[in-house]
Amino acid sequence: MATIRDVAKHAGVSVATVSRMINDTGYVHEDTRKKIETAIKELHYTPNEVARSLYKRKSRLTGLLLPDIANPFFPELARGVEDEMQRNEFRIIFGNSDENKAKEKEYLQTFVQNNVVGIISSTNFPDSDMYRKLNIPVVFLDRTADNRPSVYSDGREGGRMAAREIADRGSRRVTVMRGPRHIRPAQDRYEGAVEALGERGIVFNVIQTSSFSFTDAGTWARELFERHPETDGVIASNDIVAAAVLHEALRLGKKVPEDVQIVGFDDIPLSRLLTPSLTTIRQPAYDMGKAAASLLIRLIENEIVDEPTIQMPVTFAERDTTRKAEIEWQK
Amino acid sequence: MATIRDVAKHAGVSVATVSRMINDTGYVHEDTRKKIETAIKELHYTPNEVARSLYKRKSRLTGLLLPDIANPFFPELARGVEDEMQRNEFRIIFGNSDENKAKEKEYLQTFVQNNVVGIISSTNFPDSDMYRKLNIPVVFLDRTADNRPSVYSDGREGGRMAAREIADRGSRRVTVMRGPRHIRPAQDRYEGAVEALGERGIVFNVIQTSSFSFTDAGTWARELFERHPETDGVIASNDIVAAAVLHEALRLGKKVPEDVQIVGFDDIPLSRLLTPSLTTIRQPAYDMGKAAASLLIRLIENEIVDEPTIQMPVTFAERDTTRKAEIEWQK
DNA sequence: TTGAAAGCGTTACCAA
DNA sequence: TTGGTAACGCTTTCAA
Repeated sequence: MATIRDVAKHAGVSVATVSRMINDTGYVHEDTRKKIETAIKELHYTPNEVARSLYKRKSRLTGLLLPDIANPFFPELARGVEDEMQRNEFRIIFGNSDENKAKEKEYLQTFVQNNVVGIISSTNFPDSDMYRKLNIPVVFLDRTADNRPSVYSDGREGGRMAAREIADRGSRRVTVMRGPRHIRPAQDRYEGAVEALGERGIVFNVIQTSSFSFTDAGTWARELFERHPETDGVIASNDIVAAAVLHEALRLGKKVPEDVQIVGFDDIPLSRLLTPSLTTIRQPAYDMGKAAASLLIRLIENEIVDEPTIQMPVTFAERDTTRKAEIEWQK
Repeated sequence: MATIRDVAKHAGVSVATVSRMINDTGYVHEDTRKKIETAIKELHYTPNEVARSLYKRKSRLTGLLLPDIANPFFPELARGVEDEMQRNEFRIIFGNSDENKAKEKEYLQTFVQNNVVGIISSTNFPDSDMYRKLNIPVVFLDRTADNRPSVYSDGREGGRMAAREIADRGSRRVTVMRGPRHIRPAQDRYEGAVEALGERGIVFNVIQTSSFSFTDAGTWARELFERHPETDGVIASNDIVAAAVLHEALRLGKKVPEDVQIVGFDDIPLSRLLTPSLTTIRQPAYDMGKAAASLLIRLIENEIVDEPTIQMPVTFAERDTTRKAEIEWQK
């Protein structure tokens, strides 16, 4: 690889001049500029980012920490982040945390060791020291804490919405699939659902699930209908679980939505391809990722952001695992 | 951030000694070792990877370039790669290429500028200069070229397999969804399917698709049944398209697999959650990612690899969008 | 067993 | 308008 010295020599100038020209900082004569340009072309020179980073103590790298890219909710998020970063010429060091604190810590450490200028993280430990001690901007994504920079959606309202809609459509023996206890958004949804169900005096059962994995989802779906065969409405903790529940209901010969209604959460791309297509509470994953990146960049560039926490709207994506709302007829 | 000088001062030794101790290269007395350890603890010192990378002209970073992480086939691949890298203490700079040469080039350039030690790429341009000129190891993933390091599966055999199985199960008016022309594996599948169909003298129609996107998939599914309503067997270019076809077939009131059989490709996790669950040609995505990372690491560490191209097996994942094989009764 | 110093490829200050 | 040079934080050589 050619270095700045090579370019300087080739152009018959000093490295200082080449640097000035590359970074457009300070004077450089038109003629010298030409010569340097030629030299750069001929030598295929591109600046060594590592050397730059060392001197300036900052890079064009950012860190992105997600629980598990294999969970279909996260690729959309990641894509939003990447698109925005790429547009602004930032690069991403990516890691999966598996919601594991030690792994997370390890990644944060190497992010710092590599001089990243900012971090986006979907962490369950936003209040831990490992984040507090960082002296670079951090944006929490699909998570939030106090007044710290974050992009998330209102899980509680989402849960309420799911319960409300399924109740309005006539389910009276609801089962709520409660997501992993240590995952904040999952709890928010659960609490919201419980709250709205309670307000309506609707009895409900709870199936506790401990992960969002595909393989486990089927197990819980089976457990659901074994333990609560009378269920006529399911509020799932996310679309994967909902898909598993739908699959199991159909396997048992139940009619969806006539016998059982199902509401998912997230609106992953495949939800609309299920048959019947899945009614769900939508989070705008791509936009959330994009917003997080955009916010981080503003932070990195020291722009003033008056509102560091961005709450994105959840919306009811009405499809075919729910019946038409009875309530609507009364309007 | 504490530097090695701070540690040295704090421990009353020279930076050279600290360095020797950290890297376990050369002598350091037990007593000094103790002192240094204490200093490191107290100052929370971790070595600056950027400085290391600059001096050694190599880092612990690798580059990973995928077409689109939002396509459900790739998260599994990525996870395989990440797990193996993480286990070996390598980090990943990640980018989406969108099968776009310019974008790809840009990423490769920044990979190099950041001193990555190796690259994993699912490229459509393995033979282009941008790869040839690289002087760090590259592993092609889900792609291959000549005898160059790569991990892929036999798309052609996969296509043949899909055709064979669907034919054995009685489809006689097959429609093949032909994936994007510029994507090699998609073409291989197509050609394999055409070949096997031809051998059996089965007539077939072709629907040309130009992307693997969710939004387009529905369009092609509709086109399929409008143009070829007599179709009794569909070989899809991947599971997304297959899911869309299944959805559309059901919407049209067709019975699957009685009226139409459908075979997908990839075996993305959601395939088994469809109803009926999707019969597909499975690629072991996670293992492919893992194998690619493992191969790249061996290359980085200059181990001798006698067989740089690794072909992973495709397998027939028989599920419920196909009928039971007639052929089996004859055994 | 230890330390001084050169060097990795840049940038930025200051003098010319 | 240009160039010499120190500095960024580390590793490695060589001499002590």
